[in-house]
Amino acid sequence: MRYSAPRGTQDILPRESPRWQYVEGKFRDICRLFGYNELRTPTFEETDLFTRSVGEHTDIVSKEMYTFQDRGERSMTLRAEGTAPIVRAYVQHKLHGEQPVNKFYYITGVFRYERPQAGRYREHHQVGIEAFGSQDPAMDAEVIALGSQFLATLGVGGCELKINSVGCPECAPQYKDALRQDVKPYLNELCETCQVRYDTNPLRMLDCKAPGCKEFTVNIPSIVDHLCQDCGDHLKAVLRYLDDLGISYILDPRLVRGLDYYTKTAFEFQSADLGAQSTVIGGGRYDGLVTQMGGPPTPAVGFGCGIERMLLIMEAQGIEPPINVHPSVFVITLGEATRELGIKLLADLRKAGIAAETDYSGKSMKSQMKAADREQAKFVVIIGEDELNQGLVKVRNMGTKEENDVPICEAVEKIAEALS
RNA sequence: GCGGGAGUAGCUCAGCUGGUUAGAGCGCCAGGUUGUGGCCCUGGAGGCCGUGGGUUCAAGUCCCAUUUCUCGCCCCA
Repeated sequence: MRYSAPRGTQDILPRESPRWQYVEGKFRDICRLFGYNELRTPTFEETDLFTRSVGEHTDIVSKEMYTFQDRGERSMTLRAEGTAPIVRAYVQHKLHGEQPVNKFYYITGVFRYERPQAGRYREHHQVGIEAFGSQDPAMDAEVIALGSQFLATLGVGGCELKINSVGCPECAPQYKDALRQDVKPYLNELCETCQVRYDTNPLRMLDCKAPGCKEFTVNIPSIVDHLCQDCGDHLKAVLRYLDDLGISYILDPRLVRGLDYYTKTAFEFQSADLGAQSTVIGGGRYDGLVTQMGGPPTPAVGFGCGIERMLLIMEAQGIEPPINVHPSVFVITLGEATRELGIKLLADLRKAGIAAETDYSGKSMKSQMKAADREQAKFVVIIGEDELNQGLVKVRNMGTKEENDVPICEAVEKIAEALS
């Protein structure tokens, strides 16, 4: 085999694509219900857009981006993440000027140079939403509720919602200092990456899985107790709304997100059916990002959801989307002379909005019947020499095995009738 | 980037300790009616045994490398 899809990428074959369409369709439906409109952005952006928003010291930026130089010697990067391009478009087109609150959704490929494994690819696909212009905790709750309803609509069960607050530029630095203070005596005993994190991103020490590190951070004061008044109130309000909406959650003070732009609310929906990659939906609030990109102060909140992971969960839970649009009618022709009439009838059926198929490989009657059966045709139209001479076609109901001779000019009409 | 497992027909897999022309089930194609599907029967097509080296009289089988998939770490959707 000379060529195959690049490592970590995949072809979505016709037998799989109905599942994708189903998931994406449900997502579009829900977005419409919640008032989110689609915003499509380019597949690649200036590299700087991602490094500055996601954060230089994050894994995504430091080792996972697909970056290349274009012929104008500009550094470009394939979409490494869903939010930054949306924010860029929001600021570039001054959408904040159109209305106070803007709500968008996207369905798109995301590219990260990672070691592939179950639920993790170099090109994966996300559906996601972003809501701009409101700092109301009810907006956080709406975003989470949309995710929750998306899962429910797909019939996906058993997902846990974990939620936390990562604070704001007021209180987060203070907590980071307190964290450093607490860890400092054990610094030499932490794992290598945590020693780097100590300086660059101390919050990440909280969710380190290395057994040694866990030990030292287990007694560390919770960020929830270090939030400023505003952030604390915000978190409480979000949780209260979730209670009101009947959305159960686990408050997890150790939940940390790997992108720098998050403020206040951070959340994930996790599933036990995913193995090591347990997060299917991840998101949070990013009140400072629009300003950072040169827009007016605009609070915002959103999430991203991995389509491949959603499909994995659905498969594990035995959820089969309703699929299969089989031709309703299969046209069988017997012999050269009947072919022209058959092709014409096939076209007429299709023009009348009736799904129709025929055989293009010159098979026998029996084989054509088998093909019709395999395609689950409801009716078969048989055109042989005899019929042709009499100006008739034979219409066979595949369910009842009834056969009727019908004048050619009435065939489409009769079939349409029978199908309705 | 690090560690474990795997790669044989379109699909799911079998090939024991190295030994003739590499097998099964499903699927596909054809026949069993002269112009009629599902079930059944018969036959057929289809494999550089992931790729490249090595050991050997002899390699699908043993060794090395490589690549892809897979599981875990890391991180994330």
